[in-house]
Amino acid sequence: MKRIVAKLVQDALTTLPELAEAAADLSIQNTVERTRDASHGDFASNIAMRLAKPTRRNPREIATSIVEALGDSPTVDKVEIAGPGFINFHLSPTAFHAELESILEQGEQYGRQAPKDGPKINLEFVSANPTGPLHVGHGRGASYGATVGNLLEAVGYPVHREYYVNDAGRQMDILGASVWLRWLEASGVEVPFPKGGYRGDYIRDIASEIDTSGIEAVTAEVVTNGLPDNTDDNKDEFVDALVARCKELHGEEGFDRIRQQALESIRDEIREDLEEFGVHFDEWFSEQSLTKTNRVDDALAVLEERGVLYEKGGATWFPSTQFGDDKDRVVVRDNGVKTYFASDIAYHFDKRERGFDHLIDVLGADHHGYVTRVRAGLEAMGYEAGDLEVQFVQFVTLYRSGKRVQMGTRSGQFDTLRQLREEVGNDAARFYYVMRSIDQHLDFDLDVAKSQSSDNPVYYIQYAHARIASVFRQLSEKSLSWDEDNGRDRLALLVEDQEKSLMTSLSRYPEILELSANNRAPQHLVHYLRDLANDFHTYYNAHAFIVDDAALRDARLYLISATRVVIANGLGILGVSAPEVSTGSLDAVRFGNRAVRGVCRLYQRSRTGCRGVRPGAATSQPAERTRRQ
RNA sequence: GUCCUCGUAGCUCAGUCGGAUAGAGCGACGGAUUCCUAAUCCGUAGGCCGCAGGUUCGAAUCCUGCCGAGGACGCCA
Repeated sequence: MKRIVAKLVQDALTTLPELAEAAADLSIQNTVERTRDASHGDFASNIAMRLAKPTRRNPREIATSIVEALGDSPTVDKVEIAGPGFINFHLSPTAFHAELESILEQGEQYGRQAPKDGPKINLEFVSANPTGPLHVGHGRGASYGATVGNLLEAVGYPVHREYYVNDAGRQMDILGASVWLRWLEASGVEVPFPKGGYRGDYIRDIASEIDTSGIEAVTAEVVTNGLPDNTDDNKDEFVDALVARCKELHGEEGFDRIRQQALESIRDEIREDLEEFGVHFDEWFSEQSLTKTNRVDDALAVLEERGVLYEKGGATWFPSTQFGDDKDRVVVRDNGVKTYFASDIAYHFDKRERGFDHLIDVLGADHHGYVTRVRAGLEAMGYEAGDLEVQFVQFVTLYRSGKRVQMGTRSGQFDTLRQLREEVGNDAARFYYVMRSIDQHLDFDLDVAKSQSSDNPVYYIQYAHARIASVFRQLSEKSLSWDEDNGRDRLALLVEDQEKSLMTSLSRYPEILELSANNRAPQHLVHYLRDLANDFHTYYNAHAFIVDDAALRDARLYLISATRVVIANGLGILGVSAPEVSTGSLDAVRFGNRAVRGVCRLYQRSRTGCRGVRPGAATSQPAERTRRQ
C-alpha cells in the first residue's frame, strides 16, 4: 500500500525535473510513512522538507508543486499540505477493500514478497558448545535467529540456517575425560573429579549409555598416580593431566571413541531440544570437518599468499591491527598448534566460498571483542568488511515472584532451556524471547509468561485468533453460512471507526514484515500483532458480527477472516501457534476466571506446535561462554 | 585503561530514515457483561527521553564530553 503512495510521488516528480534532480539520491519510499494521527490522513511524505535545502526553496511551496503534479488515482481521496510542508494522503475506502481482498486471496502468502535471487544469506545462530544441554540464555538466541530467518525469507531472501558445532579442541578432550571418569565411578573406581571438568548430571547419563566395549577398566591408583593436585589454582593442569592419562591408558583411539560418543550424544540432545522448540537448521557445521578438509590450511594459505602473515617468537601472526583491531593475533602457536581464531577465520572464509554473499552471526553479547578480528580476516582475504554482520544478543535473567532466579549448574534448579519450555510452554517462550530488542537485557518473568490473563500478550493475541474461529463456529450453529463473494462486494458497508482502524492495521502488515526483516528486529512484529489483536478485540466488543442483515454480516465476516489470516501469518513467523480453539469458554461461564486459567494452562502445555517456523538462534548467558569456549 | 551495548512513565519496554501533540503493557484508580468467549473492552492519573554542550527549518533519534549499568579485551576455547 505504501508503494502505491510512493509511486504517486515518484511519478509526480518526473514531471518536475528540477525537483527530481535534487531528489535523485533520495529514496522516495523512505519519505513516505504512516501517520500517527488519523487527522493527518493515512500516509505522509516529508519530501518537500527534505528538498528544501538542496533547492533553496520554501518547503510548502515545493509541496504545492508536487501536489499539483500528482495524477489522479482511485487509491487517493484527498491530498493536503500540512504543518511545515508535509504532504498528507487520505486514501479511499476502496484502497483498503482491495487490501482485504489480497489478504484472503493470498492467505498464508499474504505479506510475503516474491523470492529474490540474492543476496544469499548465511544465518548462523545458537552454535552453543556441545558440552552440555542448552541453557536458558541459548533460548533467546535460538528464538531470535529462527524468527529473523523466517523474516528474511518472508521478504524474499534465500536463507541458509547454520549451527556451528565447536566439536574440536581442548574442551572436547575435557568432555571426554569427564565422561570417562564418571564411567569409572559408576563401576566403583573412586577417583577425584576435576574442578575443571564438566560436572553436570548429564555426564553421568552419557557415561552409562555409551558403548565402552574394548575399553578396559582400570584402578583408581593407575588413574591418579603422579597427577598434580586437584585444586582451584591448578585445575587446568589437573584436567589436562587426566586427559593425557586417559589417552595413555586407552590409546588415542579409545579416548576418541569416548569423546566422540559424548559429543554425539550431547549434540543430538541439543538438536532434539531445538526441534521441539520449532527451531530448525539447514546445516550443522562441524568444526572437526574444517580440519579434516584442510580448510584451516586453505585459509591460512590465502593469507600467506597475500603476504599478510608474519612470524614472531616462533608463532605465526595475523596483523589485525591493520584492520582496526587493538592488537595482532596469533594464528599458529609456537608449538605448531593452530589457534581457535584460525578456525574462525577459516570457517567464515568457507562460508563465503560456499557462495553466501552475506553472513549473519548471532552471538552472545560476550563475544564483542571477537568480531573485529574475524572481520579483519575476511577483509585480508579480499572480502568486504560489510559481508559479515553480527547481531549481539544480550543476556537473559529469569524472575519468579519478583525475585531473580539463580542460574548455573551449581546453584540453580533452573538452568536448561528444556526446563523453561516445560514450565511456560513453547509458545510463550518463543514469544517472550523476541519480545524485546536484542540490545536490551531481557528480564524473563516466569509468572507472567505462564499466566493466562491479559497480562500475557501471547495469549492476548492467540485469543483474538481463537475468537474469530469461534465466531465462525457460532455461525454454523445458527445454521448460517458466510457468503465470501457477497462480503467482498459489500465491503462499503464497513464504516464504523473500529472497522476502519482494523483495516488500516491489517494493511500495515507487509510494511511491518519488511521493517522487522531489514532491522533484524522481531519486536516490531510482536508489537504490531499486539496492536492488531487490540483493534480486533475492540471491534468485537463494540459490534456484533453475526447480524441479521446478510450483506453487513458477510462484509464483517470478510474483515475478521482477513484478520485471522494476518494474525496466523504473523504468529507463524514468530514460531508461535495460532489456536482455533481455547478450551476455557465453557468453564469461564460456569466457574469464572479462575477456572479458565487452570484449563488454559493444560491446553497450553499440550501444545508444542510452531507453525511454519524455521531455525533458531544464539546465546546469552552471563557467567558462561556459549560459543568459542 | 581501551573498546562494545545500553540509559525513555512507579515497573518492564517500543519509538523506522532526524518530523507534526512522546507510545504500549503491567501496576494504580474508575467504569462496561439480557448480546458471537470478560483470556475481552472503555476511561483517568502518571514524562528533566541520564546530564551538559553542538549540528539545523526541526533532535528521544546524529556529533562531543561527562555520569551510571552491563559486557569484551590470552601464543584459552
